[in-house]
Amino acid sequence: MTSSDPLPSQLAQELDLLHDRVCRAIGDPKRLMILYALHERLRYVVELAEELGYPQPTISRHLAALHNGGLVVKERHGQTVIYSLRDARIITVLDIMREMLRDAAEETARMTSAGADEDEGAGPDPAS
Amino acid sequence: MTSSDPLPSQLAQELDLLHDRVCRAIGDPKRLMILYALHERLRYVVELAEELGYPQPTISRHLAALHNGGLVVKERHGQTVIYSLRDARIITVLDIMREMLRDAAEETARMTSAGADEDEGAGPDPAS
DNA sequence: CTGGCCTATGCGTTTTCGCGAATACGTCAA
DNA sequence: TTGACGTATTCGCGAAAACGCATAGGCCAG
Repeated sequence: MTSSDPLPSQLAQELDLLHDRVCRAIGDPKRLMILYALHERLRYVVELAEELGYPQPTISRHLAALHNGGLVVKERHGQTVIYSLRDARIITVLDIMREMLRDAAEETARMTSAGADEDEGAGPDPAS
Repeated sequence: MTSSDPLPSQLAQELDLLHDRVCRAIGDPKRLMILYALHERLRYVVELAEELGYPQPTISRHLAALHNGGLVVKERHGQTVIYSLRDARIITVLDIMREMLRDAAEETARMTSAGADEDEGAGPDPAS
């Protein structure tokens, strides 16, 4: 913290970049699936396509998004292209979020069954 | 892990929810700024609006998105509404991502200056 | 009740994003 | 070179999301 202006524009810059790379990359359920699939082991495109049940061009596009975010590494092996996670911390991050989600759901459940005030109406449902 | 199908649909379900709540909530640079602002201290709407330099309705809408994702807590105090982080782990998560970004940029810089093969063309730029 | 402050919402517009289908590109075998 | 296979890209479309602006709703003082 340089602690001079209200909210440093340097932070804004970095968060813009963060959003553009990472946050946008994980902003799609199918891409989350791909990341977890790659966490098990490295894979090539058609493998992912079959396993997740989506057409190959779709998978390819999503992989491009992940690669552009620097979350994933390409490597040609003959005609196939092997993809793998560049940094396993992305899974750590997603797991923390999942935990947060579970905890929040639990808490909401407690408030709904027992007392009943919540913070203010809306908020997340336990599930859907 | 029910360990039966290739990629458990239970995971898919959970990741869908994760995306719908958290990932979508952090999918905008302004909202990232709001989260970090709330991490410093709790704030009310106009305060955020002035500090970040956006019109009040915009802030209100973004806060609604964050609240819907369960990342933020509302609390009325007279005419003003105080917002605060529900779970500081979201900042932990974002900080990890920022670190990943820095590390990746560093690595890319090394490959660009020294050798020069990268994984395959595209990938993230050191900055922009 | 009335006016003023703080917050939320509707509306119309513009941009972004993911998709399906078709196709181009790249690589290897023969 | 030709054909086959794996991967990437283009195009048109429809859905979702963010914005600016105006305005509605909530709450308190007088």
